[in-house]
Amino acid sequence: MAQHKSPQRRPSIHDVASHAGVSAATVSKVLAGVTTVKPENAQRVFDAVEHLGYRVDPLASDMRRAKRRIIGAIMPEFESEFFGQMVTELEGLAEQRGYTLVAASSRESEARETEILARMHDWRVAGVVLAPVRNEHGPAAAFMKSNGMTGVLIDRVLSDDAFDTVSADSAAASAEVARMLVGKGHGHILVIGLAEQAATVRARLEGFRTQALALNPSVRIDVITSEVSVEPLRSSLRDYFARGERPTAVYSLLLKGTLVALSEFRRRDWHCPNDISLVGFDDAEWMQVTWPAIAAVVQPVRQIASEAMTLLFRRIEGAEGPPTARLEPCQVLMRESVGSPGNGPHPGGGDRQQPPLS
Amino acid sequence: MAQHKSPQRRPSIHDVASHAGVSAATVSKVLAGVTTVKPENAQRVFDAVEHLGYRVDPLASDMRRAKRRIIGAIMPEFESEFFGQMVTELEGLAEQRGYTLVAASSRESEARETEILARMHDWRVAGVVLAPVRNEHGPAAAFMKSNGMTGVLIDRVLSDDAFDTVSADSAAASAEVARMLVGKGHGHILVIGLAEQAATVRARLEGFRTQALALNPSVRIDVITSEVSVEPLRSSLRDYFARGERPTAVYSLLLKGTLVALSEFRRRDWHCPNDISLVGFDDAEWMQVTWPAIAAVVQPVRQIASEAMTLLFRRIEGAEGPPTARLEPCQVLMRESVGSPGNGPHPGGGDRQQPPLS
DNA sequence: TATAAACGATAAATCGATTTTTCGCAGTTG
DNA sequence: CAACTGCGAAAAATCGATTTATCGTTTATA
Repeated sequence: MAQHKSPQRRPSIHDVASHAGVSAATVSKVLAGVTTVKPENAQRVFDAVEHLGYRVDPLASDMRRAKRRIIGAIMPEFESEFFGQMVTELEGLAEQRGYTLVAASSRESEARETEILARMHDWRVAGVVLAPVRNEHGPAAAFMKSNGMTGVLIDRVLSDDAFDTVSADSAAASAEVARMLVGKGHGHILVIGLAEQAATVRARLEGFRTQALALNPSVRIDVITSEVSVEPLRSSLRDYFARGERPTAVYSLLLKGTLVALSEFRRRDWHCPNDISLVGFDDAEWMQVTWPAIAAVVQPVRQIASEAMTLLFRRIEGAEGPPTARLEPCQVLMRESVGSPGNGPHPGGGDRQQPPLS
Repeated sequence: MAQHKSPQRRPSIHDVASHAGVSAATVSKVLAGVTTVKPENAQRVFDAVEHLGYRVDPLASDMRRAKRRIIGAIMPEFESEFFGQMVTELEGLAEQRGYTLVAASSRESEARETEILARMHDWRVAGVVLAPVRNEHGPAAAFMKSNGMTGVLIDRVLSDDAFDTVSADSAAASAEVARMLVGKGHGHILVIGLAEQAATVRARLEGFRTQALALNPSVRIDVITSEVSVEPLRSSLRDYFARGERPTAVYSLLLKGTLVALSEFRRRDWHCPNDISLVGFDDAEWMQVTWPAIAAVVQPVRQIASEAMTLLFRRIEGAEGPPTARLEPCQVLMRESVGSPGNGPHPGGGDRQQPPLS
């Protein structure tokens, strides 16, 4: 391709047209792959495109469509591995289909969530992937509904009457965690979470409780939740331990909770798994290199992203029918932070990738 | 505002015009704040806007400008806290100025970097914040140059002859790390990094070496770098230790290296800081809750983002003059992973936020 | 041979805003 | 009273593509 170094104005379709000696409409048709063009003219167009280094202006191209080839993605935050990976996946999937992904962070605020959504509506995005701050019943989903927007809800949702939803099957994963903890003999387990993520937390909690009680009806399950942020959770946890409560294991329903639990453990000089066991919902890279490695529930990011995009584009292409609610299976990585109560570290040894040195 | 529930077509400027009994040009002028409009007509326009729930279509609005009110941001990845925070900051700053941020991940690939850049050029973005995969001399910066794009380079850069650059003053931070390690008596220090981030790594290395040798000319500094990815680094590190090398401290020039170092330590059952000390460039939330807490260099994300955006918009508004190269100061958080060689854990206790329980 | 159908391509309308040009009317000036 | 100046607003051009309507040619059909 001839790199024309004209930093000034990029060639438009009219430049290509005049260079090829045809009309702009013909150029448009050639590039759109319409076959009712004489091969000779098509070739002239291709040559001109090549020679001028012409590229379609996506903005102008989208002008006449009601739905622009833009997908909006709204995440509660960008700082965690989970949402970071999610955005990366979504971006790739949008790109594959010739769409541009515009990602925005709601910063855990429902007000901001709605503002961003309004701005995306201004852009007339074809669809939105929304990971709501709280759940599917917030103002953001309502805004989408009342404005006839196309979208998919992910992560902190279970099901909705207007939008397709995709999330991790955290109830099943929690049941699996229960199986492992109770199986190791834990009889007093503390579960911590955020109450505002109502449905999700309830699902995780119920999945856990049901399974735990099924295996051992006398197991004691304490629950500590805070409403909005994690800081209240920290002080509740501190109070709880200060009261003398001494569960043998903690299951955190969210990543920040895992961090809070760890920092409270270290404050009291409790070590995992000798003093207490810990499992966290949501995995992170560092969890397998620390001492001990932290057991975690791994969410299927790729599957969630892929399924969400598939459903979204189906709707964009006009698919009717009742919304679906997908649950993607998680994986539970049992690592060294979990042992049997009263014992030393369990021998199993987590997921160390290499055998010990000879 | 009257929420008009017409999910079909949004009102255009012409709808507002006819509703207010004026021309579209007048509406545009009123909304742009032009004062040569009779107050009475302006009021009618405002009323119509309110009544119809009209909002300007940013896409159509941008059609005629050579530079659209869009800022592109290209990051090597979205998974780390650093780039996650960076995108969040950049998004907020762009938004403040009425611009839309379109972020994309180059996934540590220079080829993808250039492709993304070409796509952003198609969108005629007003400017680009590029965090290059390697450094300022890659094909992406060259593409921007040859196409007359406006942009700022951040993070893995030092200075450029065409673009403003903003990065953390990692040389100064590394000198600070050297001061702390040598000050604690470390005489054999291993530095690990990625060679492809040439200039940055060299700066960090030189900053460290110079300061360390100044304080103790007999200090031994080993360096292990791998070219592109971190996996070769892992095996080099393994070989190094297998050869019997036993530095008293490791300084990792990048986050992934810190993780690699930790996992190699745990493979050999070495504990920080008793068996070896560790400092990492780049901080992460988990580093202060692990046992031990990991010492780290904190990069000034907000300052870098803010300075980059300031410089970028200055250029967008037409500022001429030679490019500037900013270095923003870092903060070094000395935590428990650093002790004195041969000693037990040092008493200082890292940055524990709360005093121990009474 | 005259008309119709098919084909290929151009002209023109369109999307929704902004910007430039033109126009009408009122008030001044010579 | 004609010409001029201003002001406010409408009309028209523009941005760059797509889509619809239109218009010649050429070939097929009656």
